[in-house]
Amino acid sequence: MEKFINWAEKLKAISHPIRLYILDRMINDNYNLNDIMAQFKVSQPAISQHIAILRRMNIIKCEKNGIFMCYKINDRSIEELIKKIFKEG
Amino acid sequence: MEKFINWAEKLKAISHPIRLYILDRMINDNYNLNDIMAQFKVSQPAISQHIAILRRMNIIKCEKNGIFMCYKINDRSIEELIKKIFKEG
DNA sequence: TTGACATATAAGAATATTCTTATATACTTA
DNA sequence: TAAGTATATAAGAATATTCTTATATGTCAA
Repeated sequence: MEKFINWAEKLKAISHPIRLYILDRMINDNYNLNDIMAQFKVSQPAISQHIAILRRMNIIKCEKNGIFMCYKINDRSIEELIKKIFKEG
Repeated sequence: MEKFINWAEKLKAISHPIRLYILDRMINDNYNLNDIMAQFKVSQPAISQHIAILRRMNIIKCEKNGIFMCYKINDRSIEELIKKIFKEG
């Protein structure tokens, strides 16, 4: 039963257009805040809150690099899942 | 952008322990209402509402068979996804 | 045709999600 | 040190989700 609860939590954490987009960009080493704000017409805090959701679930890890944050996928199964569903343009 | 919106909707539709369990059971031709009610300690209408969510998204299709309903997965990519995350165990 | 069973729908309460604006924090450079 | 940039957090409003109980619908059998 645990496995259904855990997977539901993980899947819920990625089940938002902005978070899927963020993950796709991160996997392709192409994450860009301004791009996302423009694509989805939302504020900087909105994006930051989406990032926080992914971080809280350990789906991504974050590292400060001077002024910038460096985000990386930290969950192999989610990375595979995203790659699979968005493979090929 | 559409693809992120569409996938987010689909993933959200399955992102609940009960719905994941239902899908797993259906894939294994092992769906049983009373089992699910017992496992998750929820009412019959609660299960019916979860089924309705999956049906509305065309993730499953339903057919009446006398007194009983017959539910089947109707979305190849979701079927693969569920099989993959719950394979073995 | 009445009763019993399987399932669906409706209404409504409790809670969760997702934004916004305002503000805080951390680093860098003038 | 003060100002500027990048990002995070907080508070709160609007909306969505997920249950419950009550009730409706459809099928069968006595």
